[in-house]
Amino acid sequence: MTIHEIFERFNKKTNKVTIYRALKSFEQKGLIHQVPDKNNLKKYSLCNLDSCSPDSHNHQHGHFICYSCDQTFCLDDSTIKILKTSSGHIVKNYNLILEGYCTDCNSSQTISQN
Amino acid sequence: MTIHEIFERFNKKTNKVTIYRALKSFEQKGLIHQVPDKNNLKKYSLCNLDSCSPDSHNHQHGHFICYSCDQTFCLDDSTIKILKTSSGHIVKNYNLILEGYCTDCNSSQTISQN
DNA sequence: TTAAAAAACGCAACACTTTTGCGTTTTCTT
DNA sequence: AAGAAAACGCAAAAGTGTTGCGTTTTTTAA
Repeated sequence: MTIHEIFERFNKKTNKVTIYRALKSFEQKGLIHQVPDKNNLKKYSLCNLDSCSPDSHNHQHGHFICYSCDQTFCLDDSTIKILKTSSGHIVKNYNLILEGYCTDCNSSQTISQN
Repeated sequence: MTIHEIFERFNKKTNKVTIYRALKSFEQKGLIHQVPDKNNLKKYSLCNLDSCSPDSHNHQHGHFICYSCDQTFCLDDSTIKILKTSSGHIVKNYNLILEGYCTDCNSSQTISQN
């Protein structure tokens, strides 16, 4: 979720600063992490508590962002095969964003084209 | 590269607005594309001219960012196996960022720990 | 070569997201 | 109920990126 979405959920009654501070403290405690967004906004996502800690955050899955409706979908771990670098770098974490058209938008687009 | 890095290469003698505008026009002409950065900065990368056009940009490879020296490395296409979504979404493009310790930083870290 | 048109430039100001300072309010503790 | 600690909200600031506008530079064409 973006800050904006969270703010909306609070019916705009809670100050954004308060939300930012809450998110920051959640992150420091290993509960949520940041996911970069193609519009250079920060998005926040619940951590998998088995793999995240205050010290290190590991996304366990990629995300799919729809060009059309702009929604973000979490991808199943099994949908991606990550990945050894043959480059000698040591991979601690990864961040994968797929872009395209989601199931809904694609089908409605097909219909409207006919 | 980030705007900041580009600005440095110009010895800070060129106005950032000019650089932003040049980048924007390069992007519109299908020469470079944006790569989201974990700090929510825009990074710019040369396009593969075979796969990018003014209309659609496709990254052909992932990137590795070092926790320690903050450098970004381009990853060979062969180092990653992307990836079918079983979710029914149609993937047009992807963006992959690996994080960890690069070869150099890892070896120097190992040495200093001994 | 020079004058008009087009393109590139730089400054200032703006929009937007995120952060910080600070005083106030709320909650907790005893 | 009183003092300490935590949470809160407002205002302002920092940082990135964009837009407006007048000026300078480059291009074009007579």
